[in-house]
Amino acid sequence: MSKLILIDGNSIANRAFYALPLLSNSSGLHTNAVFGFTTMLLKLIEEQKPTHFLVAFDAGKITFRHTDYKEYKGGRAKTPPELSEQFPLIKDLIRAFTISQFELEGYEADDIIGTMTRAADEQGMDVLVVTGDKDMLQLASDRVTIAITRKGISEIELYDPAQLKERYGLTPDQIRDLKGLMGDSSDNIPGIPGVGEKTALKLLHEYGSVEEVLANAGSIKGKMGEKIQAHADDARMSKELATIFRDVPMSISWEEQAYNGYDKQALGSVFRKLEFKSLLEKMDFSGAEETDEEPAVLEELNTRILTEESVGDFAEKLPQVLSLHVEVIGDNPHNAVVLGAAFNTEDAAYYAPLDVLKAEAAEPVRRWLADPDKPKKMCDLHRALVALAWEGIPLEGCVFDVMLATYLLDPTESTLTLNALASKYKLSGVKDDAEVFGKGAKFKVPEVDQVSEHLCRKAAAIYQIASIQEKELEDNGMNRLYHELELPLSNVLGDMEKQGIKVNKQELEDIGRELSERIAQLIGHIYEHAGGEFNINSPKQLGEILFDRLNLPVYKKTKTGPSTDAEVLERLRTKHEIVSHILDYRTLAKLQSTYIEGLLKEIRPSDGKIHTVYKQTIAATGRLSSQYPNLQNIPIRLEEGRKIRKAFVPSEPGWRILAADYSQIELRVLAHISHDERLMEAFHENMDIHTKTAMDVFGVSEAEVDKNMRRSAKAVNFGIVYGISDYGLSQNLDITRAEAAKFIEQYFAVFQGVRRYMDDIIKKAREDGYVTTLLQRRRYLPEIKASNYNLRSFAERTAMNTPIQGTAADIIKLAMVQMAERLQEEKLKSRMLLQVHDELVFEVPEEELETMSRLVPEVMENALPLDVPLKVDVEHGINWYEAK
DNA sequence: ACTCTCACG
DNA sequence: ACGTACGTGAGAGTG
Repeated sequence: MSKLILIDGNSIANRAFYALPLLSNSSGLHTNAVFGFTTMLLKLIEEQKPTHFLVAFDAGKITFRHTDYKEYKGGRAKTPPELSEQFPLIKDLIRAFTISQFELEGYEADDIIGTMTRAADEQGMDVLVVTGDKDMLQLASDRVTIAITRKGISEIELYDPAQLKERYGLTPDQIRDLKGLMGDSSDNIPGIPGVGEKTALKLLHEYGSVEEVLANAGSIKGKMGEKIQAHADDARMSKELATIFRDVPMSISWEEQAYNGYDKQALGSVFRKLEFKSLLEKMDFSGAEETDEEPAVLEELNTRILTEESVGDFAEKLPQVLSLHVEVIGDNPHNAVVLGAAFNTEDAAYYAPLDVLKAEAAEPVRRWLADPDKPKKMCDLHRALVALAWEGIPLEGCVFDVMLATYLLDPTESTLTLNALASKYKLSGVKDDAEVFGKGAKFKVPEVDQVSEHLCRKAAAIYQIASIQEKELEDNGMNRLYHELELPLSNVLGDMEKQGIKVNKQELEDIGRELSERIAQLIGHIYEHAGGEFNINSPKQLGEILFDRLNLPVYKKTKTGPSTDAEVLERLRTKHEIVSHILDYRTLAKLQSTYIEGLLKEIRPSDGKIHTVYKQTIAATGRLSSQYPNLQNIPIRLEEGRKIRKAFVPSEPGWRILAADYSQIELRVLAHISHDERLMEAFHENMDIHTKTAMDVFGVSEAEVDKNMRRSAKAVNFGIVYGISDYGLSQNLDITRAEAAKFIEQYFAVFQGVRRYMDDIIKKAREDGYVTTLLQRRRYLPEIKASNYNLRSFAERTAMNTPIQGTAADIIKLAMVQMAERLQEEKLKSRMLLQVHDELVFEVPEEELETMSRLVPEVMENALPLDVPLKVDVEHGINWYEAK
């Protein structure tokens, strides 16, 4: 017999919170509601033995009830922060119990439960609804029992229709009438003034329903009759409001709600985090702890070292490989050393040093590695991909990368090593790389048996970590983001990096020579004005010259002394002739050292190309980053620097560089997620967004927008994307804070949807503890509840910015995966080479220029359709500079 | 290893 | 009263 338990999460959390003293654990986290919730769940599981289980939560502050009655729940006190901070913990707890949970924007838990009970009733399931809210009694039926908490949560009172009749003399349906007459102060439902429970019951026993009471109001004597007549509409509306909506648009698959007991290990770790000591003792997690500390990885792992002789036989074991690890030594995978690969199977792990992997006898192993239909679980696919490619060993078919999964589960996690991961998941036995290899100058590869042991353990850990993370990703709703975006993208990035971009060495050297001459002249002038030689590159020495010797005013200080950054020097420009020379020197010295010398060092003599490394697991927002060298910050804003781009050329004669960039992608994303009317209109009509903003904020016509107004509007738009603050805007526009605040106020008065988004996202971050992008990428913001103003403000701006920047990142990543597919499908020779956050750079043969100029924008603009159009500008030329 | 500065989106 | 715009990487100087 199936038995479904449905819990009204918000109601039970509230009851628990007010019933128990305000407990907190050693890190100051309040835990009383979580504790109450836990005891409730344990009791239900033990006593009711449910086969199906679901906890429903309210979601979104506006429900359809507000559309009808905007004072709905108006009288309710705000949820205290001590309670709201516990909701994410409760959700974690439920996850550890492996109980399903559900919420839907715009609906309350009642409605979800009402919908579920109806479906369960039709299925012939027995249902127990657990809540503190008597409204829910209206759901009682032969199969549906309602459990109402009493005295907080320690006791429950069960109601089926018979008990309801016995205690109140009402049918379930009449509960709505009861509320209609007496109202409900906690939901701000008015009812009829002066009618309480007693009177309402008396009236219903006599007349049966609100409608009948109202129809007979004339025959009700005295003041009561008058009141009923005067508030007939209130009564009708109140009944309406008290009616639980039972048609929530949700698909119900009973499999999801099936309950097969809790995950003892996960529950134990949640209890430990919350410091529920009494429960830990009572429930005896020692068994679980033991498996925590003594995992399969440590239990004698059989390891074998493969040789040229034995690797042939190992080929038979390939179908049993559960996971593998490719060890790559060195930061930059393009000139790293592949040490070898470890293969983990159910009964043993095998290590193949690189030379064995490359031996003739290992041909079947290499075929397996290259086979997209042989699934592989790994750690840091991208690194292995690039390093193996240089060894001439293709790798395909990776279905799980624990490093990538760790990043998605928490993109701010900075220690992405298997050693750290293993201990995070309580798997001991994976040593730290530094322990095996040493670090820095002392780095040394030890004997092969030690290497084998270490790498085999890594491989074994990967399998176990992956099986936990698969579930975590699923729970976070990240399956598609992971399998259809990030994992395929790893392969695309690997291809781009291996391909590399051709750089004209001559061109860089020519620019470099010119720079050297000008720098030498500037140095001469600077020494002259300073009255002696010093190291201009040293902020300390420069400060001494400027502020001590030349007595210029100090406008800004750093931790260590007066600041000499460009902003300060700009303000000092008119005060002394030396300053503008220093500014010029800085600009040119930067170009020389970072871009001329820096890039020249990265050109590989073997192919004349630069191969950058895209990092997929660094940026907290979901963006990529680029290293060795960074090709995402090649100069463009100033003409002098922009010329560097002339050195980036196609790798084949007659080909062109084609660059396509999204126009205003972040503001378009903001328009989509905020649904702000004016912002959407601006993009639908393809207007210049900064001019349009100026028109709306200053209330002028297009012709009246002058340069300064547009500049201010542009700064406000940037501010909006970054998470606006009056201080930040005042700095940027060099105006007072009060003026900046006025600008922002004017902006929000017009772009009200944007204001609503900013308020809502901060609130959501506080409730959930994280924010998400359109594709469910997540970023946790624990500091959003900090009492320290700075920390909290920073978290709030991040909450505003991350969904915008992150969604833009989602979109271009999607476009890259789709673009790679299209290039392959349509057998184009063109190659994708670079990504610069909102721009993709290709090299294209002459005959494909027309096709690509059409295809690239088409794919980019439609990668993820939004409620506003995306716009892409595309250009091409003989080098990157000319593709503008 | 850390700080300052500056290049990009 | 507080004190910052969001996200990165690299080079040079200093400790």
